[in-house]
Amino acid sequence: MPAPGPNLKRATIRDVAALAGVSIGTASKALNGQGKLRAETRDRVAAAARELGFAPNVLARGLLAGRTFTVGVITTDSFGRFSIPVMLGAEDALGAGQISVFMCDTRDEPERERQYLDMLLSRRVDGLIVAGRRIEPRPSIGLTLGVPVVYAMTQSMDSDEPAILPDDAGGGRLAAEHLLALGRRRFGHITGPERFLAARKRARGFCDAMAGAGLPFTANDVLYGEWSEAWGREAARLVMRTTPGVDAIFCGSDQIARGVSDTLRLIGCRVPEDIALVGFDNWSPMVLGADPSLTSVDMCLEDVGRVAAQHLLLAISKEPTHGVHTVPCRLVTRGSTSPGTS
Amino acid sequence: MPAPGPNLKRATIRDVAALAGVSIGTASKALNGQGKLRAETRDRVAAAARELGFAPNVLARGLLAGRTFTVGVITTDSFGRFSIPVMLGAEDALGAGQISVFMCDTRDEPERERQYLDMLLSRRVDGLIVAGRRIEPRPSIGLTLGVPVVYAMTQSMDSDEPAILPDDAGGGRLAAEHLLALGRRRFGHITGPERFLAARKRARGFCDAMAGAGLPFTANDVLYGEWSEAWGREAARLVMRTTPGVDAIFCGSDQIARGVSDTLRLIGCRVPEDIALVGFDNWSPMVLGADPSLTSVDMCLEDVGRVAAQHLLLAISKEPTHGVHTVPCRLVTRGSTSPGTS
DNA sequence: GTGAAAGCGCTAACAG
DNA sequence: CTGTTAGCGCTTTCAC
Repeated sequence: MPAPGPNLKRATIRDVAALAGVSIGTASKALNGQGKLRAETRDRVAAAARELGFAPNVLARGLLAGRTFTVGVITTDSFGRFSIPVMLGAEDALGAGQISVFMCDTRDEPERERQYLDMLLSRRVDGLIVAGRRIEPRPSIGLTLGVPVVYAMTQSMDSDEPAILPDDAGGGRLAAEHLLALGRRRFGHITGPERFLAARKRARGFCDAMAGAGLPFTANDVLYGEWSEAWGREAARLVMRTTPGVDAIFCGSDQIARGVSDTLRLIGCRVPEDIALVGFDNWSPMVLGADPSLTSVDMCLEDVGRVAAQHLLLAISKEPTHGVHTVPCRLVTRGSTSPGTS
Repeated sequence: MPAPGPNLKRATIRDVAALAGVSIGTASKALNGQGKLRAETRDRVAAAARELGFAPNVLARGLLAGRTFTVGVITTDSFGRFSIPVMLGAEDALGAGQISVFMCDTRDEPERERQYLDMLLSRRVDGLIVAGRRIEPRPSIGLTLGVPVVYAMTQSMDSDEPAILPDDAGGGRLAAEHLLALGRRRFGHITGPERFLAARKRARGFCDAMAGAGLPFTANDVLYGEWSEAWGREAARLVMRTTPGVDAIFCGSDQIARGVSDTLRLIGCRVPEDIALVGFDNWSPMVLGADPSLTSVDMCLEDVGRVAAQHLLLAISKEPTHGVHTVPCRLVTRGSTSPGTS
């Protein structure tokens, strides 16, 4: 029973001690399994605690312990599509260690970031995770904060600070290998703006795999544009015009793939029979809404968050890590590359 | 400067007092603008605090004040599409009052909910917001927790507990009025499963407005199905077959509208010239990705969160509110109902 | 085995 | 005007 009854004030250890007829120190030991106590005493205290619905005041405990068992997660992403799974993963890993999370969304405003940082520091968080929506290096949030920091789905311009990123290049490679295994030989790659590091890395992975297979697809063949369906629709026509015989298209995002898919259907091109299609992000509403559903590369952002949290826990226990670490992607196969799958 | 320098331990008020050459109590007063102090003293303390990068330990303050200036947000929605904006709004309203938020995602498992509740109570949160993804009444999280609770985007089966919901019926009415104002007269309404209260409320609002305009569209004409694009695609054909002359379709979600839009294009029906289309949720990737972009009803979930937070703040200051409150929806006009808009 | 006492960082009375 | 004191809830020596 979490409910302490209709008491206005929650029970303190003092109340428990009184009810059990022991001293306050003894009650503490009994509750925490410390020191040497008679089993009977231990039980009596436990019973009293249960009766009062006692839950220790974590603040008081933290004050003494010098740590709070909380960490802050600062995201620039408006709790968006990318930082959410990262947070879930982090919360998961931290929650197992009884650590709670303050979530802060800066909406990409430096001023808010500063405010949140102040707030978190005065709440004496044990550590900080800085999450982003782009993997580009960003200004460090502070090198002398006195608490460990891990970057997730972004990295610090100070390259020594620990950062966890998805393996975008590996994701591009996965897509290429899948399409090659299907026997496709004539490719297109439609993706977001070239100024996005993620777009460049995915393209590089894709091209590397092509080169490895002895195929002529090179960096020059990559179609950079926008992260939108509209660009997918436009680029699809472009590819059909400029690449006769194309039998596979890898898209840098599911939204782009969605646009491509729509246009192919409209011009009477069958997916996957004529053209196999692979997206990126594995974003449910997009990949499942498409017809046929989209094969896509999943960045496993929950893992990114989880790993970031693990690095943070290490740092908190004085075993800090350094530099960039990547987490592998995963390919999820669906109808757009394999007929029967729908 | 948030950075306290490379000190391992952060400065305490004791350090500030020492550096300023005053007593610890005086330092406290100076820092908080309490009592009567010489301006010179005040300045000296302030300077010392700045030099040490002092930020008061909120835990210690809270221990004394009997409150923590934190609230918990428990969501069953896996931080999904609906609870995110709700949280943003809540965080917004609470942050202004210097209150920080513990976010907890139960993933719809009662066991996790219990754990999180315990955790939040032992952290002595000042209040609780329970957020959901469906507006159906849910079992109360506890009537005797000792802290105020507000439900957002869900409600308690104990109908007296305060809950903030979007005005789904009003949203349906908005859609109807917009289409009527456009001169449309023959309608379809395609929506999610009838067991969803939200679907029924939206349909009711829509039908009421129709009746108000003297049009024959009734509850029997509503097509209940699923919240998917596939259902939208299927239902579109159904409507075309069974409702000759239909010139407007209101969809219970943007995903459904998306499916409808796709099918209409495929069968050579022009949107909005032949058929005007209104969605629900105003979910960016869907409404902007569609071609033409979708007019949609926005539930203003940030407002729902904000209002929930305001009710919680009231309750925390001993002025609790009761029962269900609704927040109005807003119609966002785009290409699917108004040509030029794209 | 158990209790008494000190102290984590801070604020609020009350003296001086 | 400023310093001293007590105490928020808890853990942890150290005596008994």
